[in-house]
Amino acid sequence: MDKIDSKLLRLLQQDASRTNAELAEVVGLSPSSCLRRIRRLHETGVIDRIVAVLNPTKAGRTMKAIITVELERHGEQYIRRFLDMAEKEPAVIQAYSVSGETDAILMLRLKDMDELDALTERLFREETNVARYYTAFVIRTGKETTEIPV
Amino acid sequence: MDKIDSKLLRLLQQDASRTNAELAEVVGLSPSSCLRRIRRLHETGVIDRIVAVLNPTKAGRTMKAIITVELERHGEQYIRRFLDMAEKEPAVIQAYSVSGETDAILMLRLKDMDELDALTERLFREETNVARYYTAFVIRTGKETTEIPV
DNA sequence: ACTTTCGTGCAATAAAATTGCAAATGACCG
DNA sequence: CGGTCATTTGCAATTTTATTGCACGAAAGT
Repeated sequence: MDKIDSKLLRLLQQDASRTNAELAEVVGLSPSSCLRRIRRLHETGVIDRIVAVLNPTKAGRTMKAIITVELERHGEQYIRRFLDMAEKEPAVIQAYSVSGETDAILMLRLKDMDELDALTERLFREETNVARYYTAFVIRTGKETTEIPV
Repeated sequence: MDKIDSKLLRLLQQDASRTNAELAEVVGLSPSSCLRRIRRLHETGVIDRIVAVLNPTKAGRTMKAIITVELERHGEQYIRRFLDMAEKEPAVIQAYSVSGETDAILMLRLKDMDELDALTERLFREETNVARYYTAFVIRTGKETTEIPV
């Protein structure tokens, strides 16, 4: 992982649709060397995968919400059980157990209020061990990236 | 946006490194038709971009934290100002203004505690109009996807 | 100084994307 | 229904891109 690898990672995190020849030129390497480096980054698992990022609005998912959850019983197995349940929801795009007052934080991508209503009904029913939850609606997205500084 | 387009979007959100020929076969189309559909999805902006997703651990960013922020003065311009400042931080990968008690929520990807220390120093100094903030460390990631249901 | 290891560039080859064109499909209207 | 227009499709040719073998060169260890 030298300077060239870092540069490649930065470039690929921004736009992975570039051709190998382009990348090679930018980092100042021959296409073959460049390709071999990228392949190695895949093989060693530094690059997890290549994905298409959709425009949420154009894909019909306009609402975003963040829910912080406090459980009744806080044991490890209870938190795990709650997360397992949350993960199954397609609208849940991020689910974390966290330190501090709250036990879990969920990030949702929703079509409309009805979808949120149905989801909260499933996740926060009586039997689900949830003591309290706070729903915050995203008003403005200042930044949203998958990019990790390297 | 018919059934085939949706299927393509699902496939591309999971793995955009597949060849056009593979995709074409999965959705039951000729390579040329398939390619034209994908290009159209790009042109219409449904597909925003193609990116490489890194393994955070292998890229040297092991810590994740979520900070909820309450501002002193809540006006639109103050929130905007705070978000603008937060966005500039490379460790901040998501920054939202939200409804409810808290004004903003930040998602951080960190190397170590020192980085967090330095960042909080910059964002939550006296002059930054922040009344209170709560830092929750991510203990376990149940789910983390860029995939939007289509 | 010698060997080993690793990364590099070049050139040939294989694979994939892209395009033009004619046929097929399907929605709309008299 | 029958006809027209717009759109989408598949095929085949072409272009572009990825991939591989190989020999050379730099750096590290002995």
